[in-house]
Amino acid sequence: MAQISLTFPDGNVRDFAKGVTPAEVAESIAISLAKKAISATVNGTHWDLQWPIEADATIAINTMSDEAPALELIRHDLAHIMARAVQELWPDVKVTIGPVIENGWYYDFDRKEPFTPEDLGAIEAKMKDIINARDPVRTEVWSREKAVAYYKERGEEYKVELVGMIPDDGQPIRMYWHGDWQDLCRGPHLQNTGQVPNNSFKLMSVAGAYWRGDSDRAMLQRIYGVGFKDPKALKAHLTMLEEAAKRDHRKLGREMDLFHMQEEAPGQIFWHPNGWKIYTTLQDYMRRQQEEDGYVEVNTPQVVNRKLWEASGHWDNYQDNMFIVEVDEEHAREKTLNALKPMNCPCHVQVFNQGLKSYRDLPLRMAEFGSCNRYEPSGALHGIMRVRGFTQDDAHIFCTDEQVEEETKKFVTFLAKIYAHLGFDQWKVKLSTRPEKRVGTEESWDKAEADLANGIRAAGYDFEIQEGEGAFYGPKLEFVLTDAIGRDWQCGTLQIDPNLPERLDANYIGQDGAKHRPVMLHRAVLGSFERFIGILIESHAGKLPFWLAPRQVVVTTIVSEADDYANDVVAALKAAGVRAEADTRNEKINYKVREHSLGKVPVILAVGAREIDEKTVSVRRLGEKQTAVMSLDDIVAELKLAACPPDLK
RNA sequence: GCUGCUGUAGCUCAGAGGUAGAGCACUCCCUUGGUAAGGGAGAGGUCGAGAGUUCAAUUCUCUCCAGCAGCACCA
Repeated sequence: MAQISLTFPDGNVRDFAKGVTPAEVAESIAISLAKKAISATVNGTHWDLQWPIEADATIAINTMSDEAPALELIRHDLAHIMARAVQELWPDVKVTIGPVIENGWYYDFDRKEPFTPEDLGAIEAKMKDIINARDPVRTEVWSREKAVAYYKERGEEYKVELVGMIPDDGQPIRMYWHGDWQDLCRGPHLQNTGQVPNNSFKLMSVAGAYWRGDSDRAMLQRIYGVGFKDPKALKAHLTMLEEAAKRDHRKLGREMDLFHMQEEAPGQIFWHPNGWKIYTTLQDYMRRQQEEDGYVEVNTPQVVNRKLWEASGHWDNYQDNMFIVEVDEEHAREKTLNALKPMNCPCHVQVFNQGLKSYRDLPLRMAEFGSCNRYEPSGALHGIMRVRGFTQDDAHIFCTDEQVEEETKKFVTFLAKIYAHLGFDQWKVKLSTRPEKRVGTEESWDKAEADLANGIRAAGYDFEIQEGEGAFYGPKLEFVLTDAIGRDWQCGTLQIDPNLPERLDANYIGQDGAKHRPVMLHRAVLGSFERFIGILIESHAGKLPFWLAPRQVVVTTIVSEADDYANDVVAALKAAGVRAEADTRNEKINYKVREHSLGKVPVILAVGAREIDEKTVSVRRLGEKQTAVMSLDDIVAELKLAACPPDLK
């Protein structure tokens, strides 16, 4: 019989019969290992214990203490167990696909009636029965024809389609049995359903999802679940979800009195004084930064005739997502159609096109806090993060081909400084390269992609590549920052666009005296103020850095005799540039401290008879229990510095 | 936009085929209290909008609007 050599993690090499399974390998090492084994890693691939190994390979036997394979198997088996439970409860339900995702899995079903929360409870109970039955998991390799015939007979048309989509490149079509129930699956799986912990998973929600992610195809019902190795990990996950919910900017926005939204203006924000203070503080900061970095600021119209949008190409491509404004002008034969601007670039080209530009004017960095409106699909709206009216920290850099790399470097450096100022020290760059459908020559794409890559490197950063994700006219950079609880947000962007200058006929006079086409770089650091403020709120759980906090200090009185002194303290703080207010209400100090703590005011000062006598204040910082007594002069000096934006320190 | 769920006082929520309730917030009074809710009184609602069924609809049905979760979308 043919032999193969298997290399173990410790470097040992042993010979086995060709076609040996990892289960047999484990058994040959120790019965105890065979009992604990859940899967193997063969040549770096996650491998079922039942799959034969046909050639020399490296092998490692996995047990439940191997975190990554264990969780993958548990979640994958839970997906199958859930599908089986659903079909046992409702035999007419059709199964589709059920992959492992972060923290759990989902499975999509085709069923006429919606699943209710009570159904989820029933499914969960049935899943526990299946686990407790410890059904053996068995796998077989089937021919394509057999699999198709099997599913056709059962009316599982989604599975028929899935079998048809498996590429015919020799990879086996596998069937897995959990007891009597069977599913098409590439595996691997655990060896019996009882290996799945029966107390460490939870079905979370049910929602619609399109078959194959295509909005033109059937709407299925997706059930989400989370699964872990032990109840403690499940509990920790659920606690984390509660923590994330507490940070929800919609909830904090109300509690901190930052903004509200209402039916009459869906997807648009009514900023309250507190929220607007954050907004303007951030905008003032960005304006200073841009001026320092060589930008000029402009402002362009909100309502623009369709002619410009036709010229820019937006009318054809995005009309459904634009707010159209019909103007019925007096004496006009026809009504004119206009659109609220969904972006600023066409208008910026209009500014550029005024007067003749020389190569000496380039690079021209044109910035606008551009207020845009887009008719986003109703289902896309989310608090202040995804809205129909927003303001970008937008700018377009008009430059020559030769200047692209240097401008890229300059921008990355600029963005890095701003993210650092705003407290985001963890972020990454993604380079999206040429898509299948594109315009321009291969040489121009080669150069554009190289310019971006070199620009990032020159700024001292590394990047990931997103193959084929660029715009049809040029490659782009995406800047993704990580917030305080580890969530990623794409905020900044830099896109090379030779297309729009062409369409809108922008040009400059070169050194040779002839007309040339500039390149346009679209770029933003924050993305939109609305969304970025949402991210700031959630990342900080409402406890914004002092300089951005809308209410920085409240001076509370303990007795009404201290009212005058409190007002003096407020005046001193205001004179030092600190946002301060007095709370002289007829309430107890406990009450005031609680209220302002919930309002996320970073510093609460309390004053009573002692403080008046000593010209001091009692200082309580947000999140701290203990208080400290400080002289008025000291606290004013300290907070004056804290209130100073990071670029002015 | 699609699937499902939701819409009752400023907020969080209860309620029932006979036109409404709690807690907090708000106003006033008492209380001057030393670091996360002192006490009392009062005011506050076209029950998301429209139509239908009914003697009677906030409650049942339909349509619309908005919100939530997910999907799709995000120039």
